[in-house]
Amino acid sequence: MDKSRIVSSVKDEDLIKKRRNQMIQGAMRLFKEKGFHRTTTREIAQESGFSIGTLYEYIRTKEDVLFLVCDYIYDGVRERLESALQVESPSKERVEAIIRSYYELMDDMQEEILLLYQEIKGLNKETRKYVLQKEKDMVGMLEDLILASYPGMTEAEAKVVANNIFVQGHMWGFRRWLLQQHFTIEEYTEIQIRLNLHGLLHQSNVE
Amino acid sequence: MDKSRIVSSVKDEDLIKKRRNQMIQGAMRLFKEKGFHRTTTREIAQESGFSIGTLYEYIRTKEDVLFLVCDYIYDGVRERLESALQVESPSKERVEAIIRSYYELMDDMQEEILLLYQEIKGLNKETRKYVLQKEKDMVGMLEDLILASYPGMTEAEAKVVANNIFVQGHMWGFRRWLLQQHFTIEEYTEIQIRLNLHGLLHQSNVE
Amino acid sequence: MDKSRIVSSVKDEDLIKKRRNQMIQGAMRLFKEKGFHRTTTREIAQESGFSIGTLYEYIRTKEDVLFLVCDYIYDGVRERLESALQVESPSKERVEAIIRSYYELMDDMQEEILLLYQEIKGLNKETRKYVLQKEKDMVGMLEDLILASYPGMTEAEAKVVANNIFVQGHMWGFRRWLLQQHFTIEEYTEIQIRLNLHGLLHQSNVE
Amino acid sequence: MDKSRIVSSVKDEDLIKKRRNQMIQGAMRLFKEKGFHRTTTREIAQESGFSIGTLYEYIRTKEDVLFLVCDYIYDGVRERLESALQVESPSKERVEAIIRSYYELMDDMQEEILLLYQEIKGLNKETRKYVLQKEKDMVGMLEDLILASYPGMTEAEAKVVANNIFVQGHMWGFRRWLLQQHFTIEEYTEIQIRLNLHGLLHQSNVE
DNA sequence: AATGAATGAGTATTCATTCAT
DNA sequence: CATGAATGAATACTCATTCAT
Repeated sequence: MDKSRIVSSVKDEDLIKKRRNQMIQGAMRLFKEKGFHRTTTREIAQESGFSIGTLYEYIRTKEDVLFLVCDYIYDGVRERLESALQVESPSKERVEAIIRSYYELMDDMQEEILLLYQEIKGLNKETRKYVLQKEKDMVGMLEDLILASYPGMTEAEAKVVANNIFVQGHMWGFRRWLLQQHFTIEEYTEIQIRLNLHGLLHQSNVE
Repeated sequence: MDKSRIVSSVKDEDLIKKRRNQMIQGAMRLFKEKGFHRTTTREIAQESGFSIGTLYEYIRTKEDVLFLVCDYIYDGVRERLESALQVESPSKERVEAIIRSYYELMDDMQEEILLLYQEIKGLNKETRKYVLQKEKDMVGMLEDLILASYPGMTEAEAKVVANNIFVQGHMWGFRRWLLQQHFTIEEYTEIQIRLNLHGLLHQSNVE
Repeated sequence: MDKSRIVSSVKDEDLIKKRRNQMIQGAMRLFKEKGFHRTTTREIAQESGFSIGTLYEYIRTKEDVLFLVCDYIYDGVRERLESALQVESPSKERVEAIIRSYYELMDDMQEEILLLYQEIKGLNKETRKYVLQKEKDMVGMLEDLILASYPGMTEAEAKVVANNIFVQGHMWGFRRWLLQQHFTIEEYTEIQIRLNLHGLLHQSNVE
Repeated sequence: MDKSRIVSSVKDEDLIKKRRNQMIQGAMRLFKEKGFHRTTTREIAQESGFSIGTLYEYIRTKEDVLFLVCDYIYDGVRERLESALQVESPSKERVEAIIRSYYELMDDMQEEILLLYQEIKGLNKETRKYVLQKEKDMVGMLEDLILASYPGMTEAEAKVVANNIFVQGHMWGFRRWLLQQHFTIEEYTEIQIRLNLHGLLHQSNVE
């Protein structure tokens, strides 16, 4: 239950890992540039540094490459986030720190996130579900942390806040044409933290 | 600068309008189901009720169809939102009312929004820019309204809030797999309004 | 239930007939020479006088071409045999006359028969069954005629004789490397008629 | 002039024999099921119990495998028939006995015979000729025997009878869809013997 | 002698687009 | 204006064969 869902006719596990990595890097570069559909399997092979025949020794269909790429991206996010998310003593400060590091991450991974938004529907239902579960898990962890750190909040609110924070991170990338001419990532981060966690009316709550 | 950017070999303007409408409806149905790339021009023609030859009397390339569809969707949102946005006396109540009607709209247009997120990159740069300008305009209007209704807010904050609200509307559709098993659109709307406009700490602002 | 089992995206029935005929002639020439598997769809298109795209307007898969060819061959045999087989007054002379004309036919169609023997297994089960039914029908007609003309014969014998005669006709083609250096088709025919219908021991039946 | 026409890079003759036997068995199973063209060399290697690399240590091309299989089949027939055919005192009884054992053999080897009929054209001319010579030889032996046993018969008749008998044996297999729903092999054998050697008009020769 | 990873020419099939009628 | 037959470049995927280990 993993990448092992993708069948290879090569036996050497280390080699599979190595070749698939080449493949992921090559394909990702191409997919970012031209999208999945406009990228040729031959181009993927070439960009990965091997022949079309070799490509097909390590996957079965073009969709497999898409899965590998999507999975790789989610794992990248997960990895860099996971340690931060497993906090021993939840606190508002911890939440903010995590959000800061998450937004920084999203700034790094803008193109990858864009890719996910555009191409994930290309996976078949089951595979898509498998991949999206990773997102679900991460959101769940943030939700728990928020719930633990903000005692007055309802579960429903925590769920929505967690989602908001995640999607606002993505949004930095997929709305760059709107946001990035007005803000730096740092400015954007601080505003979002204030809006999401301090409350819009905080400073003007004289009302 | 409009749909007129798309060349037709037919003279009769009314006929063009009529045929393109058929085309948009047909194509949209197909794009929602299978995506732009997996839909063939033949299928679009058939679904639209005319022949492939006729299709090409009203457009030049398959991408033209994509543009027409994207443009149609944005115009649909714009239309239903515009009147609401041109408010004479801005007030917090007006803002909330607008958001409510916008989220309702987003509930109706989930699939169309999803389509935009997934396929808009298929347009060439210039066309994409033209289409996204419509989104930009709408966000701008909400931003202005918010700024007028919430005097204490900075311009930067208003911009981000406006974007948040828009994207949270989209998110109801593109994260349905996460949100719609927990909330109705009404619940979701109220929570978002509370979070975005009343502030997270509203109820627990004893702090 | 006919060639209509093969789907074409062209509507004009006459055109379909015409193009498929071109196709059958072209493909048959190639299949005789190189066999079904070694023949390319592109070659079939070219030999038929149109482009690969046009080829696929009239069939769905390469196997469809094989079916068309096999069916055409059987229909050719059937046609030339049918009238002969529907005899009003069965008699031994009629049977012999029919066999003579059948062997003549088999001499003409050697290569086509060879083709059937070699390639028919390439059809899927159902299609193969449909095609072989035609052979079955023809053998059945000869069987009936023999039974009516040779009163002393059992049904079982008639069935085997009918099959023998048919297969011996085929054999003239598929064993040409053995037979045709020793006999002309006329000699072969007369010997077979004698063997099958007069009996081996006819002349030496002193026993 | 033998299997030695096929080059191996391995020196050990016994090993060659052993490996090629594995190969023949494996390939034959696959060819019967899917035909020569639909079988891959990888499958042959696997079914034979060794790697694709090893396969190519013992042959040069895929066609070599086909030759080995065809040759093996003919040798199988030849072997089981040869002793029977070398009869010291030819007699009608001997001929019948040989035919009986030959038809029994053909019942056993139906699938192999089918294979020959379908795939032998895949061999190049020279190789095919070499293989078919074995068939020619066997038919020749039967022809001689018949000629010796049936003094009244002409050479031409004996040649045709011998061929008829051989092909009728094959026919039991390649027309199973027609014959085997009506006869057992024993019934079929007896009818053919009667028809071929006793004469159709034997019982009704009052005429 | 055995292995299996690498290769790339080859193949069936699709599909956007054109143009004669 | 409408039609739909014709086109052929493009594409995913296969498989016989090689060769370094």
